[in-house]
Amino acid sequence: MTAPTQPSRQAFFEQWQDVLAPTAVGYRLRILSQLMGRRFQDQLEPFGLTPFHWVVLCCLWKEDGLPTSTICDRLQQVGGTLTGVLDRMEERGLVRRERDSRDRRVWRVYLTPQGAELMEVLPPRVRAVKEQALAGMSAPERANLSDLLDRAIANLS
Amino acid sequence: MTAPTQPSRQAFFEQWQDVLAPTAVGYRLRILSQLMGRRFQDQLEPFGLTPFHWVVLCCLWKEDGLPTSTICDRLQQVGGTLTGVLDRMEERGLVRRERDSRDRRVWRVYLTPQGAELMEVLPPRVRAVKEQALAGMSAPERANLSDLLDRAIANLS
DNA sequence: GTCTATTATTTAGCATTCGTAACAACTGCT
DNA sequence: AGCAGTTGTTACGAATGCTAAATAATAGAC
Repeated sequence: MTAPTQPSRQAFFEQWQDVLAPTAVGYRLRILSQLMGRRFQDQLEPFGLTPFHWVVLCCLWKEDGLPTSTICDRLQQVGGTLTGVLDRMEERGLVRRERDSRDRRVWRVYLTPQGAELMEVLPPRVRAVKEQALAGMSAPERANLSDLLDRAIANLS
Repeated sequence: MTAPTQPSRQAFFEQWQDVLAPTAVGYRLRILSQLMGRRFQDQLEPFGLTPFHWVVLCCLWKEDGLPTSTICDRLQQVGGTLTGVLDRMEERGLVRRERDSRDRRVWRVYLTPQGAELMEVLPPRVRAVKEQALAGMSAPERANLSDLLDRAIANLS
């Protein structure tokens, strides 16, 4: 009941602020992803790796010999995409694919010595990026962030 | 001093857990981005839009006639990338570019009526995705998440 | 045992994103 | 006018990311 002429635009924006404004979660998530991705890239690029390669390596360091489909699940990726990434990693000699002897439909992915070797140099670099991103956050705050991200992921899975 | 033979691998993993494990922040951020991106895509695809288009529209809804460079800053994008996106949006009749009369180097981007029209149908759809992602989180928790993301962005900017 | 349906993965093709480097247009200063 | 710096585009290459179709192998029904 204040300004009758041109209030609609402003009012509208406020009504949908939670999705329209630069403060919207999706918006920030996007920007943070972009920023972190670029930092990771800077760290990984000297080794000819992309962030995608990094997370695949993480999966395999934790548990070697995973089937392609499991990696897809863990990274929320579609098969076709992962095939391409694994191809490039295989070309670079970081992983090798081997048929499962029990169920010969599945291909298991193993780290090569060359891939395992990266474990010696990459983690410190990645931690540096992480530390920069989380600088100034207390341990409880970090735990909190992790928990909230986790719940969001669970909500969408 | 416990198991001398094969402890190194396990010990190593624990030492670098904060960056290697699926609980690592970068890892989760990546997955959540992926998941939300896909949901957004599902919502936007009927209109021939990508999430990228959406955030550009958000910028312009908030403040029409921004210079290209400002949009780049806000979205943490590089000029070359944005040009391509704006080209496609222009082709689809959502925006138009116009030279700034003062400084004729800068191109200002304006919403077309057709672009503004989308404001009527898109926000509810986007909110639905957001609500699904944040389901089960209280208002303080949401504020917390937003704040933490914001601080991380600031750390990397 | 053969047939059929299902599962795992790859292939092929397409659009988008993302970055770099070179270029053109324009400004403001001298 | 001439020059350095800024804005934006172009051109190129590589990587993501999806879909749909093809291939290979298994499992279950009969």
